[in-house]
Amino acid sequence: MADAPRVYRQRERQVDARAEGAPDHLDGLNDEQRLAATASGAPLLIVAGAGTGKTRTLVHRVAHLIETGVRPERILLLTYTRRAAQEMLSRAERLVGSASRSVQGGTFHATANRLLRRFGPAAGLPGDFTIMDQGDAEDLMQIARATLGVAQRNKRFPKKETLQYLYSRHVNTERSLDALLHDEFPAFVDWQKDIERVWGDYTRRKAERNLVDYDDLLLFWALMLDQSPELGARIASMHDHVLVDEYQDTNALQSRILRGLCGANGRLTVVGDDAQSVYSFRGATVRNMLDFPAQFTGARVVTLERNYRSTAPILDCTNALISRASERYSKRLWTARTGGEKPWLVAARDESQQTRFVADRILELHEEGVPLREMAVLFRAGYMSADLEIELARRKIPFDKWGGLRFLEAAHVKDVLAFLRILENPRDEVSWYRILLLMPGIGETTARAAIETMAQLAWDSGAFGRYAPPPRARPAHDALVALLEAMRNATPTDYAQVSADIARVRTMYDELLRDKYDRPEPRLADLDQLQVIAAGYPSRLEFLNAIALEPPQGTQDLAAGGADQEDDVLVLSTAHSAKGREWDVVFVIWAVDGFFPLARAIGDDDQVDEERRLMYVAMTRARNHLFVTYPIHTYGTRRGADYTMDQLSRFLDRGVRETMERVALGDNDATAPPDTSPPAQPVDLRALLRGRFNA
DNA sequence: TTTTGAAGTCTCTCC
DNA sequence: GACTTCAAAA
Repeated sequence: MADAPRVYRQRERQVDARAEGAPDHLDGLNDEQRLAATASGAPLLIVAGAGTGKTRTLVHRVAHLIETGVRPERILLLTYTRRAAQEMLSRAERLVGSASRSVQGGTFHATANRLLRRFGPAAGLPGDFTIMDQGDAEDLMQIARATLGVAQRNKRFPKKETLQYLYSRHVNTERSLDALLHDEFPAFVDWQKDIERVWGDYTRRKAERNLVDYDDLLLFWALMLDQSPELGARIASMHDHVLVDEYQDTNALQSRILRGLCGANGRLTVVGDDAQSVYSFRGATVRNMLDFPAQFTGARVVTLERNYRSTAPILDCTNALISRASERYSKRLWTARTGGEKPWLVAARDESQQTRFVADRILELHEEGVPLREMAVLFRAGYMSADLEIELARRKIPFDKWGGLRFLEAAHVKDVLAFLRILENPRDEVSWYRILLLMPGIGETTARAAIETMAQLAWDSGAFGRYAPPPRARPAHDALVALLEAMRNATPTDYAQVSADIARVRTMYDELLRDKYDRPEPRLADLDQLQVIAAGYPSRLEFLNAIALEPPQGTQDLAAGGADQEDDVLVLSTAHSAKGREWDVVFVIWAVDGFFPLARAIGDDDQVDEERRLMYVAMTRARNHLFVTYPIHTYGTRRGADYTMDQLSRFLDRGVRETMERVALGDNDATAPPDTSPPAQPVDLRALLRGRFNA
């Protein structure tokens, strides 16, 4: 408490030095924002429409709390990405100085990780656990599934992905397996008992192998809070204020954590927009927002409706789009930014014309002075930008693709990480299994036998060396033992140790890659990149944690090793990853039924609604120019087309189209119909081939 | 028991 | 068009 006033005075001096009539930090906020930033005491829900200065308000609230004497380290700021937390804290720093640096911030999962490392040992969870990502969890689920033999008995038993999905849903939504099966997988209701047995085995294996999955991070946090009065009280007492961003995308479990953390009438601030709820596949529910006043007694609700981001024509369009949704906290966004052109609705003949339009327009706007980094191309799913990426590369337009965790999900990257993980946690069965299967001469049976032996030897670090492999696996076994031995003996204090670890793994692994692929180069390049990233971390454990919890958002982040890049680079992004960002110019491509909304969502009203909100998120990212494009013909090149009649997205109905400028791209660059008349000088193709191969 | 090749499946969003 | 699963060969 003692240093808070000092912070305040420090800021005053800074401000005084800068200019006379220095603005109070609340200046520049409108009435609602100011109310939200300064409200005290009771739980607070800020309903903030797109572009209404949500981040700004939250930043000012943090600043206000600090200025009114709250110690920064006693403020917890939960955001959706690490990037969002960093951005907010650096903005807060500009308002109240460096004190804000000690505000605790991060994602729910990263915060859970911090707490578990610290308090886990007091709750029966060793502090050196390994975090599994979703793919690892699926692999372990597969091991459990195979071990129990349920898959053989039941021909149509859920696959590992489904088992993992159901488990995750069960944990995050707090709904029973029975209910989930009835709602989403009626075909599997009869297997409920077997699914529970697989889950049981999965849970046992995680405990034995010191593994923790994403869902456990949250679940353990919640359990510490409400199953252990003493521990719960200690954790809850660490913070005086908790602020949560993107509240519409939190789930039932996260809500329970917040109740445990703040109590029913605690100092909790949440910000969200029900119209932008797009993570129901992760168990998120707008119920958290709708029920907030009921769950937190005496809660105040402040609504922000003035949009500062977009021009009036863009806002008219997005307002029309979202008005079709069954929104619960109704709000009418308005703006003073009159003028500007209507959003374009661009009909292209096919994908390549759509691509050319986007690339052309980007170059034109760039010519006119819009930096590339102020433009973004958004789409429903990662693969939809493939054609555009090729074209951009051809035209030498630099871009940075966000979204999708492709890099870390790539098999070769996971393989290399598995080596680091078994060094960190010798009991990591998932990683052992993965590594063993890579080795020539070792298949499923041998891998299992080796793991079984190691388990019997209590996972001693030399246990693998004492396993006696069948003759055909001898060379591989020897090589692996030697490699692990060498890595264990490496001085752990080496600078760039993690990077060196990877280099050692590669002395063996690169060969395997070369054997497996005809073109190993791109994969080898990925591993080079992994080494560069790893060099930025002081230890294996921190590197592995960071990789699991804070995956780099785009390729640019990777290349820069986490540092900020000043390069002027265009952004390509999934609509999901674009959440919370804004650009001068935004292109939304593939506005076609079957693509946006995705075909698989069609037929389920709730899912279609979510797709609509997702398109709303995409379109509301635009400040000055918005282009929505759709190819008229998709030529069935993609499966989505099977379910569609190549129609414009259903979300752009008449009312919405009226707010847009319709543009049909001319056929001037269309290829002429093929000339089918026979050539004057026929050629004998077969003869040419015979000649070439002496056949 | 492992490897290989062929048939078959399903395509997303992310911590 | 990539990845998994299944069946047969080594």
